[in-house]
Parts: sequence; structure tokens; C-alpha cells
Amino acid sequence: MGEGVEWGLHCCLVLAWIGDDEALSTAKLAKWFELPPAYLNKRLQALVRAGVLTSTAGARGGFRLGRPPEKITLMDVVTAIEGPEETFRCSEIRQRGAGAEAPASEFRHACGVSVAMRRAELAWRRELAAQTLADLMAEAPPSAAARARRWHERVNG
Amino acid sequence: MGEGVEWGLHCCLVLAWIGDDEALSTAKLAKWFELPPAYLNKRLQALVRAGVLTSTAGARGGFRLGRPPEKITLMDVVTAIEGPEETFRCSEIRQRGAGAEAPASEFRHACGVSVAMRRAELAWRRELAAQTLADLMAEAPPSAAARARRWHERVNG
DNA sequence: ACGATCCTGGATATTACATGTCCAGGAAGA
DNA sequence: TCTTCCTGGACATGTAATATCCAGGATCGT
Ligand code: SF4
Ligand code: SF4
Repeated sequence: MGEGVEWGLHCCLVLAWIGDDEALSTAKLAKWFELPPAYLNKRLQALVRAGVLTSTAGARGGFRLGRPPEKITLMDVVTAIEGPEETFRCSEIRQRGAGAEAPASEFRHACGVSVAMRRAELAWRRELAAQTLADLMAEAPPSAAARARRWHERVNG
Repeated sequence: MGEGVEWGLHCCLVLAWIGDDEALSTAKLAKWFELPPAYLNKRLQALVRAGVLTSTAGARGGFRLGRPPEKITLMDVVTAIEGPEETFRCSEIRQRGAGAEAPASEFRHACGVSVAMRRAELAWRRELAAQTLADLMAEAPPSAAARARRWHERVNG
């Protein structure tokens, strides 16, 4: 799991705190977290493509949430950044070598290893889809949200 | 998730099918699945270190299961090969940059992003720990097990 | 109209890690 | 004693994540 997920979640959290009235530029967000601006921008673009964020070009432009926080799940952010592929990639080694001698009827039955791993991955995705940005905001200490808004007023006018 | 997990699971399955009476060498297993022998051996060594497999040196040596199949969970194999680290690594970016201005009291509270991701990961691990090698054997078509034993008699005497 | 800000997307470099190979040493059986 | 075979480290290779840069276009404030 790349660190981009952590970046994305924190950025979404900040954007949720400061609200939809104002946008935050890549440069501001990068400065907040001390991250490489150009690279962070790539991740933000991925979130835009997934509809999690919206972007506005031009002066006073930047990013804001694409929909209300209670409509954004952690699963949305993770798949936007990590891609839709499953973490367990099946290379079908059972059909190679000695396994190739097996009758074709055996391959119609889904591989047990594959379904077992998929079952675990589904449990993971289900748990991610069950938690929203709004949940994270609720659990966070209120002082963090207030500090985000104060910082925003200072740097964004 | 590296492909080593798939290799390890398939090898464990073959070892479970042929039973504890005989051992299988790295070379034989590699030939079965058409995998690079030296590299496969690295993964098998990891399984030995975790106690999932046992190894015997010398002629007619090789690997066999370290304990009965119903005592080997998928979680055991995955952690043996992928390592014990969580897939979501937290780099504590909330304490960097503007976040550093936060009072220390805020950091005593565990980060919400971190606990949310951990919760999902625990669901994944729980699901892996709930499935054993014996379960996989039961779900597999009986013809696969029979073919494994036949092949073993041909190559191992 | 004009300059400043700021997103978009492609090309490119850098780095980390997974993958893969090789070899010397030792253990066990034939 | 010869062969098989595991162990562990060193090393080479390949690939993906990470990071930087630039040209193009959009928007805003003046
Ligand atoms: S048995 Fe399952 S994990 Fe193994 S190669 Fe086939 S589909 Fe993949
Ligand atoms: S808030 Fe959570 S995910 Fe973010 S840096 Fe802190 S511990 Fe890591």
C-alpha cells in the first residue's frame, strides 16, 4: 500500500474541515504536510478523476471535495489512488508444468486459493466502504478542525 | 502482495496432498509449477522459519508440512512470506509542517486515519486466519489431489 | 488586455524493492 | 565417499513507486 493513500486521506480531511466555500491549491496542501508538491498533485488528480475531489483552474483555484463528507468512503479514496486491481494477483500457476496435465474440467472449477484470498480481500473492502470521511471528522479532536480553519484563513485570505 | 504468497500456498497444498511420509525437494516443486528453483527456495525457507514447513537436508530430503493441515491458516502462510508489517504504513505526516503547531495533547489521541485503516486490515487478517489448508483441500476437486499423488510417485520413487 | 495564479498531463529521472541467479558450506542418505 | 539437498549470503536484474520538470490552457484580479 503506497503512502499516497495516507496523503489523500489527510488532504481530504483538511478540505472537509475548511468547507466547500474556498479551494486549496496543491502548493498550500503540500506546505501543510511538507510533501513534494508536484507529486502530491498527481495523487490529487487521481482523486479528481475518481470524483472524490473537484478542481478549479486559475487564480484562487484549487481543490475541494467532490461531494459531502458522508458520501465519501475510505474505499473511494483507496481505489482512486491505488487503482482497482486486487492486491492478490493470480498468475494461474496451477495450469503450468505438471498442472497442465489436468483435464480441462478441473479448470472450470474456480481455484480454491483464489476464492479464499478474494474472500479476505472483500472483508477488507467492506470495512473500508463502511467508513466515511464524516466518521473520521467526528472521531478527530475538535481542536484539529479548528486549527485547520485558522491556518486556512491565514494562508488563503 | 507479492506472488510468493501464491507459490507458497500451492506448494503447501501439494505437500499436504502427498502426506508427511515423503519430502519434496525445491527442484521437484519448482518443476511442478515451472518456477525458478533458487528463488522458490527462498520462499520455502521463509515458511520453514515460520514453522509452517519443516526441512530435512541430504539425499531424499526436502520439505514437508510442519504441522497438520487443519492447524495451518492462510494467515500463517501470508505473514511468513510477506512479513509481519501492516500493509498501511503510517508516516505520521500529521505531525509535520503546519501540524507540528498542534498541542502535544492532540497526539495522545490515536490518529483516526490510522485506526480506520487498521480496522479494515484486521478484518482482512481475521478472514485469512479463519481458513486453513484443510479447508482448501476439502474444496478442491478430488482429481487434483489424486493427480498430485500420482505425480509424486513418478518423480520421487 | 494583461499578468499572476493554478490545474492538466506527458516526459523524464531517481530510488526502492521485488525478483532472480550464483556460490560455498554443511548435513544426510546410498 | 559420492550424490543429493538445504542454508544463507552476495550479487545481478527488472519493475514499480517516487519525484521532478515543463509546456499548455484555464481562471481570476487589476
Ligand atoms: S489455483 Fe488459484 S491462486 Fe493458484 S494459479 Fe490457479 S487461480 Fe491462481
Ligand atoms: S493522522 Fe494517522 S495516518 Fe496520518 S500521519 Fe498521523 S498516524 Fe499516520
